[in-house]
Amino acid sequence: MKHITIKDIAKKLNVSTSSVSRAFNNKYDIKKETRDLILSTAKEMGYIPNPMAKKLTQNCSLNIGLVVPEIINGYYSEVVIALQKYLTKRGYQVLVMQSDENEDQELKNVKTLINNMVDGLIIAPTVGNKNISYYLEKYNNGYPIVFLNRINDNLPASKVIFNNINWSFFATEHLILQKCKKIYHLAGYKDLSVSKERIQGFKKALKKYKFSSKYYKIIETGLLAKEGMQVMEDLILKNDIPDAFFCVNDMVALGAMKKLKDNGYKIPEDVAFIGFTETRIAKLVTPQLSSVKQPTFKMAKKAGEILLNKINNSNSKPETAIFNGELNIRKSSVKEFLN
Amino acid sequence: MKHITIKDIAKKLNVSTSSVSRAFNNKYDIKKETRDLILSTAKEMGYIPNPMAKKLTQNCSLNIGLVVPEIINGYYSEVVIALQKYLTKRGYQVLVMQSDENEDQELKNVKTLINNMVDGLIIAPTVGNKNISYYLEKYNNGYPIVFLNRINDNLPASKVIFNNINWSFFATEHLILQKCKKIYHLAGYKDLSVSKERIQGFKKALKKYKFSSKYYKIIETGLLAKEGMQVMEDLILKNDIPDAFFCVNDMVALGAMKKLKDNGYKIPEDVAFIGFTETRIAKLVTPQLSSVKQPTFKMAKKAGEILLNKINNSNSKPETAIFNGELNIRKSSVKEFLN
DNA sequence: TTTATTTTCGGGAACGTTTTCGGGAAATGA
DNA sequence: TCATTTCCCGAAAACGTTCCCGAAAATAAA
Repeated sequence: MKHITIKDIAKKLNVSTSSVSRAFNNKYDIKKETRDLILSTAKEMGYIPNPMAKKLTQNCSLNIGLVVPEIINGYYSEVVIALQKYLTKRGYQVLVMQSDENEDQELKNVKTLINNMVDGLIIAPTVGNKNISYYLEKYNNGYPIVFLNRINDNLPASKVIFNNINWSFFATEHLILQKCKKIYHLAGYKDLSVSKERIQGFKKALKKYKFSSKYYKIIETGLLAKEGMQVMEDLILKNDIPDAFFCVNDMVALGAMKKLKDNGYKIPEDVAFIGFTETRIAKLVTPQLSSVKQPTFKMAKKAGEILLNKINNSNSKPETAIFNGELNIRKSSVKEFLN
Repeated sequence: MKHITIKDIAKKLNVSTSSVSRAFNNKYDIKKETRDLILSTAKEMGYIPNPMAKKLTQNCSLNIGLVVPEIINGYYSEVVIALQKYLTKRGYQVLVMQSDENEDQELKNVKTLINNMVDGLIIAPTVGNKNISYYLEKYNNGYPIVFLNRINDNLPASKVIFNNINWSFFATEHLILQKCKKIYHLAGYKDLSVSKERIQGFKKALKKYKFSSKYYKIIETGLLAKEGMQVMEDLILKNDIPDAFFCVNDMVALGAMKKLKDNGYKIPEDVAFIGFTETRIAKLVTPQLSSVKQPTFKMAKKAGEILLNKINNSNSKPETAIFNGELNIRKSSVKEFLN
């Protein structure tokens, strides 16, 4: 049951360990016949290179740390999957840690990963910005880090982000074009960058169509379905229901819709809905939920790409990639053919 | 920017590297004062132990491989999170790989993980059993493996499973007690162990209440919402709609429900629904979906526990843990107070 | 004080690779 | 034939730890 090592092969073939090593790594400095011989006997002896030894000499862990707010969130599941796929194909392993939307946990995760000597980090920050300066210091010391999503546009580091402003503008404009006269925005957390940006886009659209402040509201909610429900309960009690909601994400939208439906409101007839960061569930509820779809896979892959670039070429420049999405209009937001 | 090593500390304090190592690991064989001295100067020098070197000498990777069908599936997200939490707390890192419900991919994943010398494996198998013999061979050679879910009860290996038979019996019985007279089961894959077991429980309940074969059907569907919709479309075309569906999981149930609702059926008035392996979404749809909740966190944790046991005590006996759940009755399956 | 025992510590091998260096054999050129 | 270059290959150091072994120091027992 003992593991076959490079030495065993060397002994068996009466060659040096260097040659065996070369057979596996270099294409030069070794005769083709000996190389083939070594490779074939290695195979038949069942040799598996010991990654720990390799990592020690090369002084790299071949591990990438990935820190996300919540894996159970469909969006971040996709991020995990995409990076998994991209990075394992290139010889890396991905260590995923989740912060539970908690800054302290996030910092702990990052430190754990750094202590484990990951070769690079991809961070999808949670709400709050307490840790950013710490990350930035690491980054400026040459530590390969790429930020993904939820990060300020002008952060001087490599990052991959979504064009929230534009697409929340489009989403809002869509509601306006459906002749919605009073639109509320359920807006996530006030100190979350994506929330801020989506608010900006929302306001931009309202401004274009000259909505007076009587005809819109921005309500801080959080990011969970539960929170969407709570806010909606409040509004129902106050009898303060507009004819459209634009929500920071699908979960909040679904929670809010559920509460409204249970109270006898008709969607979209009475109230139109549009979400953001489309989830799989959007198509399963009645009515189907309109939403902004993000190119999650592409974005995650891009983050991996930038990171590997940095790892292999330590003086590569900081890179920012901004992505666009698409507006998927479904029943929840379409009023026009009802008139 | 160079890393501080054990040697740097040794040189600075004029002690041997062995002493430094001892200071970090052993509690004995070193005087308390020297130990404290070493630890404090190590700290102030910013020493971080190199995990690669440690792993090489100890001949363990401190990595655990986790193979799941699909991370985006809420159930497996929870498994990932739970094991993450349990294992990182104990000094291990988790390498997650997903098989995309594909046996070949799964085998590839397992082999990748073994080549990376993970110290143990937790496998939640995908549908099909082509690979089981391979895993079993590894297992019998002493490789620490724990199977989680979707695995045959009588597999001679360590495993953590859910009592599918009993709980699908309860779910079915609940429908019967709601006076449903004709019940169809949307049953996942025919060669998936959980499907088989849930079918067993379904039949057991029908038998107890003396349903003749005219009054039930078992339909193979798959595990996705899309597939639930397709099957339902078929049934609608054939005008073959019973007054209740028991579904292999929530996603299939949601897909099926959606299709029915879109075709004017009322739930639960016309057709009652109950799912399985409760998801977060169950509460967000209208009507809320009844389902069987599994103790996912506990089960995953148990799997981790058994695995670590095996790793630390290689002649520990195979262990099987069977878990029970709870039946969460919601509107989708409650007919009685409607009469 | 001497001997026996325990405690503490250093030297050095070991883990399984990669990599540098240098040397011998083969090939090339004159 | 000899010098030069190219091609292969082996020896050995290195990566940063752990751990075994034996010696020195401290303590206890005689």
